[in-house]
Amino acid sequence: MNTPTLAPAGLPIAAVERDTGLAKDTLRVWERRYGFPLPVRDSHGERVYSPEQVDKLRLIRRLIDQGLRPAKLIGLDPQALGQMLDELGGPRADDDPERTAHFQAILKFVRLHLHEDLRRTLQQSLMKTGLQQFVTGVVAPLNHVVGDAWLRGELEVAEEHLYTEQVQNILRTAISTQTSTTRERPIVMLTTFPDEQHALGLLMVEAMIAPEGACCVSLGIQTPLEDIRAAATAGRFDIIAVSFSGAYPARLAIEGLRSLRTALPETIALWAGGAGLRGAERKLPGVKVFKTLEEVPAALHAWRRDAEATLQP
Amino acid sequence: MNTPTLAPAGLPIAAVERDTGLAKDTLRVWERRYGFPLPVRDSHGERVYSPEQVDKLRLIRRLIDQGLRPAKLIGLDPQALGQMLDELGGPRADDDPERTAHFQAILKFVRLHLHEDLRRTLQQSLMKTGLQQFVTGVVAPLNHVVGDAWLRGELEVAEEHLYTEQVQNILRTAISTQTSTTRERPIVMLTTFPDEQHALGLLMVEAMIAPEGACCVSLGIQTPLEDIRAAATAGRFDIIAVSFSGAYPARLAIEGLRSLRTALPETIALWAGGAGLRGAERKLPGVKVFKTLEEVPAALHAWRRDAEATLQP
DNA sequence: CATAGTATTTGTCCTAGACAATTACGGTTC
DNA sequence: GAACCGTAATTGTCTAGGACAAATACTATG
Repeated sequence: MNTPTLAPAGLPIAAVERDTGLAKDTLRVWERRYGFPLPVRDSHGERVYSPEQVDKLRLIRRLIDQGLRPAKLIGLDPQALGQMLDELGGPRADDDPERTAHFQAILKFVRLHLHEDLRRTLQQSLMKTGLQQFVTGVVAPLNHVVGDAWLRGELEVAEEHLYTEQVQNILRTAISTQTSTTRERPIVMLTTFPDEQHALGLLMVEAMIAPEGACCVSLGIQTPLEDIRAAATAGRFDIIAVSFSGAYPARLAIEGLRSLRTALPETIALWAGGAGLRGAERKLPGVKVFKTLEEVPAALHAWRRDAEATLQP
Repeated sequence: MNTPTLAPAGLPIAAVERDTGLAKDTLRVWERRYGFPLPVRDSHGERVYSPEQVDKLRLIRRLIDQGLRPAKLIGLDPQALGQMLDELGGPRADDDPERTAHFQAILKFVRLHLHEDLRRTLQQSLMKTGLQQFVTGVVAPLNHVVGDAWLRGELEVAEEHLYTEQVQNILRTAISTQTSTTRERPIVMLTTFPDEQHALGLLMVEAMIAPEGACCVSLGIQTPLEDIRAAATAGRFDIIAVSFSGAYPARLAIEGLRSLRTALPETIALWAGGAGLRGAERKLPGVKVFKTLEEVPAALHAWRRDAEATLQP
């Protein structure tokens, strides 16, 4: 663990590991093989990475998460990397200039630390459109906008935190007002696999389900597979929903979902979604894979129809 | 990153690092120096740790967090380690058998995955005693009970998650109903230093402050020092509150708080608390160090008195 | 009892090699 | 053109043991 510091002239390898998510071993082997990053050394011969190197590593990391390979990226300059990200991000659906302006305004609140304005604006959006619309139409695209801005270095870590916290607060509050009134079936468990840290995706799913009158229980992030299985049967759950962020390796997600599917009773449905599952639908028989959050309410309705049909044959 | 698995006969070194918080390098050097843990090797010569070894490592880790040193612990058997923890945990203030029974009942709900009962019971406690009393009298001691149970292997990870999530939900909801009505000074920023993952402590502080009518803004966990400083001045904060869990090294906490104190304007107060700051009060001039959450409301009142005195000299 | 100096403990970094798992590629078949 | 297969290149993570500074414990001295 490294001393928290105010003026980081350069970062030691442990800090870079934290900031980029690239293991120390990986950083060293890249240096050996590709010649980047080539940090300077301090008086003890230990690596000291410049902020620029860390920025570039962050870009590379993000592109690798998108499926590209290190060798093709590591020689490029940061500008080219940023451009690749733009193109890969897909055709920005910015056809609505009003919405875009709205998002930029919110992003400005985040940048200027105007927490009250941020909170108020989000709250107003929520009230205007309702929880589900708020999630699909505001939170989801905003996440993209904020994520991109952070990647480009336009946001500080604290600012990204501020955003995430405020959104989580609003979603949690909204969800809890929903849940207290209704306790219908299905009973849904929400969680992520180990090594998956992103709670926001989970919360968004919960926000899509709660208004439908279903009973949601979130185990939070990073639940071991065996614990999910045990809790699933012990808690009489109808549906287990697992979310994967873009940073989660698709291979592990598929593998884990498969073994979980086998281990779970057939009566319990397994739902999965998130950017980490791009194009994995057909590799996962028996698992309901969601491409977008919009599909969630329909899937819930379908579950209820099936349940009725089974009960009254 | 390791494949999530259902039947872990043994864990690879990366998984042990995740589960115990001990770095791979540390695990290898302990093996070299002390002969423990001595994992078996798979067909590729790679370490495979038994669940028992991991359990013992967890115990050792916790005791090290309490200030003990590896050499004295590593030879002991798990039973002796557990006993040390009991003694170190201090004289259990279990003088009230009714309260103890209440906590055990809640712990049972957690163990049996009775999320609804858990939620209802906590909610009732909250309603009966009020938010501040709920935090100091229920949540804080419950955290100890749950933490101990988890350490002893009586709880699964998922169960500990379930507890944390439910408590966070209840606190967040309670806080948000408080905040929406009042926006008085002081404006308080809440966060933790990098490498500090525990959000619950932060939330408990917020719950102590919000009913006093102050304006709380949580940046969430792991904010870099420089970002705290920048956000502090940009957001016109009166107080910066930082929380440290028991696992956070006291040295780093002190060091970080000192440099933050120097970097902040004198008009901004710096508050700190949590198990990570045991006996560090006098090493931190200019920083208000909290031993317990009970002190928080009084400190707020004191701040307001001072503020009035300054404004009307 | 405090304080300064010395010895021990301890975590993290270093180098450099190895290898399995993954991905890319070229050829073949339907 | 799409799906499959075997081979080649790529890539992350593990291995070993050495080194050293920071943190802690111990000891002598005021």
